[in-house]
Amino acid sequence: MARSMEIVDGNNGGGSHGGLVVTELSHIKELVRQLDVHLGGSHELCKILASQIFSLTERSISIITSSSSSGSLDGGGLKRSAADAGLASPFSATPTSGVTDGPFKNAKKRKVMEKRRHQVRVSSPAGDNPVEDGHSWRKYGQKEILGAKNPRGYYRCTHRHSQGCMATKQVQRTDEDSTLFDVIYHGEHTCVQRPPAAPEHNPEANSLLQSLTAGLTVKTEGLPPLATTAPFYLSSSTPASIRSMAMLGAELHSPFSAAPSTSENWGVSPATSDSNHVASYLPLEDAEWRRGQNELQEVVSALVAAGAPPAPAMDSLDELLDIDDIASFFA
DNA sequence: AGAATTTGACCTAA
DNA sequence: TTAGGTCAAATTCT
Repeated sequence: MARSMEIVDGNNGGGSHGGLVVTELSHIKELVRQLDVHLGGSHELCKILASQIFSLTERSISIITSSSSSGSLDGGGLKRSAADAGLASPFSATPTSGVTDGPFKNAKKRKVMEKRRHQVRVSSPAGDNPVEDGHSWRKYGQKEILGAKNPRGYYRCTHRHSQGCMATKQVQRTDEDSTLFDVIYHGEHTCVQRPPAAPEHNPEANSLLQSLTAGLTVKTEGLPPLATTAPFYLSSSTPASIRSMAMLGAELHSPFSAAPSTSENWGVSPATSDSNHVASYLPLEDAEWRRGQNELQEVVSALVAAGAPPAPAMDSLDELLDIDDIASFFA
C-alpha cells in the first residue's frame, strides 16, 4: 500500500506537475467529450454535467498552460472555503492530530505512512445514520468531544480481523445541523468487499466511464492498483455517469479545499505526512450539483497553484491518486 | 448462539 | 493532567 509513497519518495515532483496535470486533464477532457457524445438526449443532466466539466477542464488546461504564477495555496481563499464548509475543527487546530497512531507509529519517514484521512460531510435522510458508504463498519467506541454538542462514534472495518483491514472512520453529528454528519475516514480498505452491485443502465456510457476511470488511473502508473476505498456510496439507482461525476467532484475537490491543513497537504510541513482529504458532500440534488460544479472550479484554481510552486506538488499528486479510489469504485 | 453495540476503563500524545 | 482514541466486558440484537 505504498502507492502514494512511491510518488513522494520518488521525488518526481517539482515543476513537471503542471505538464502532468495538463496531460491528465486533456485526457479527461477527451473522455468527457466522448461521454457527452454517447449519452442519449434523454440524459439532460448528464449532458449538462459533461459539458460543464468539459469546459472546466478546458479552462483549467488553458490556465495552467498560460500561467505559471497564480498565487500560493496559503492564500486565504481556500482556507475560507473549507472553513465555510464547517470542517475546520479536526484539521485547522491540530493538523497533526490523530493520525500518527497505530502501526505506522514507528515508520521512519512519515511520508511513508499510509494513513489517509478523508473527511466527508454527509446528510442523513433518516436522521439517524449517515448514508451507506459501501463498506461494512463495526462500532468500537464513542466519545464525548470537548466543545462539540454531539459524541463521536468510532468505527472500524468489519473485516479488521478476518482480513486485517485497518480502515477506520469517525462519525460525528455536526453541531449546526443534526441531520448532517462529519465522517472522517482513516486508512484505506484492504479488504475485498463488494459494494452493492451497480446495474448497468447504460452499457455504452458505462464502458466509456470505464475508459474514463482507466484514464484517470494513469496518474497512479507504476503503482499497485488499490482495492476498494469509496469514501461514500451513491445509490445504485443513480445513473452511473452521475455517480462518476459526483466522485470526480468530491474527490477532486477535497484535497484542495483542505485549507486548514494546507501546508500539510502540500508537503510544506515535513512534520506531518498524512494526507487529509476534506470533502463536503451532500446528496445529489440539483442545487447541490451546481454547488459541486463551483467546487470543481475551485479545483481548477487550486490546480494552477499546484503547478506553480516548485516542490509542493508532491502531496498534491498524492492527493490526486485518490482517483484510484474512483476507479476501484467502478471496478 | 453469534454478531453487533454500548460504555466505562485504559492508553497515549500533547 | 487532559482530550481523544481504543479496548473489552456487558448488553442487546438478529
